Amino acid sequence: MRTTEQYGRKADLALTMWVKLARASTTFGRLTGKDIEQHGLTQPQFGVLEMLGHLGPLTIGDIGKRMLVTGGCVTVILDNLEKEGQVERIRSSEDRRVIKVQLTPKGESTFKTVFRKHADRVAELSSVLSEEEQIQLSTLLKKLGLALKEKQ
Amino acid sequence: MRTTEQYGRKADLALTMWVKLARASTTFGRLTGKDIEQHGLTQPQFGVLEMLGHLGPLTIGDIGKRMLVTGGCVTVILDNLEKEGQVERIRSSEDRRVIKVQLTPKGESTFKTVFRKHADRVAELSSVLSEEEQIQLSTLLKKLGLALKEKQ
DNA sequence: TATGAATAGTTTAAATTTGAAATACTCCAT
DNA sequence: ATGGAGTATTTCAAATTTAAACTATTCATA
Repeated sequence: MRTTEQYGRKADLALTMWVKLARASTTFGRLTGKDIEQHGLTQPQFGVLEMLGHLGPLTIGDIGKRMLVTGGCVTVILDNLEKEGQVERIRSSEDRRVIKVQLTPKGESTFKTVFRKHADRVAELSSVLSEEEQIQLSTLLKKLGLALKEKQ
Repeated sequence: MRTTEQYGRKADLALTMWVKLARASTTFGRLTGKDIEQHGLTQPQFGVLEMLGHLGPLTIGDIGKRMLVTGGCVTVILDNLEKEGQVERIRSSEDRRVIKVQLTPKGESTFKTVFRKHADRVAELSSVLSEEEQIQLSTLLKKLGLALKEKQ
């Protein structure tokens, strides 16, 4: 840890934290991403499968909000997943502007296989931290994340 | 926090942590990125300026390693910064394969202005956590980050 | 000194993401 | 019922990133 102040104690502390946050997140994402890509899925494609697998059918807008990407991006991701027969778009009959996206049986099966492995891999990568440390980290990140969400 | 086990306690714990890590990092990056872009810099451009400002001249390879991006990407970032007169490439005379990149006086001045504001902004965004919590978070993230680095 | 392996950086093509414009539809106030 | 505001999604162009192929240079060693 740096001992001389460069930008004031508060700023130095926060900058150090932010660097470590970005690095850990990027590296974690790269490592899990490599596994996912071995199943012929990109990371965002897997993100959509995971969401639909855990939450059931969602609208395109919901998917974008949860993944923190723009609608145009969701459209492309879904186009590719649809070409592979993993998901299907269903125009809502109540509100015809809305499209619900859901897993096909093939998508359901892909989700189960890939997510099971993903969960194990995430656990393995995290295992350098004890369970207690992981809980601590989660708690702190949640507090930070919620506060940041407000400021968006 | 989810109370029923889905993938085993360890995996659930790790998955929860990873989701929060990714979200906090993405959101933090978006918010600081918006500030940076108001100075006519992209996030990676700012990343290079910051590195050179704090560490002095670096080779292109070093920049890529530190930013966790490929060499091809660094080339593009530097091309754009060079067009703006913020950095210059200097071919090393000892080893003519190597290029050292350094800030121009203009780059020096941009770095000082923008980083000062950036530091304040990062401190502000982090202020939802107490100093002690920030230190805790840093420590945990460092432990995680270092372990992940090994596995790359 | 010659030659083959290794290293530093650039170029290229393809994929992803964004933001803005366009389209299609709904809802509300008149 | 109709016009206008607002919402959901897609399309498009531009920017960023990657991976692989390529050029130029150095190093090891025979």
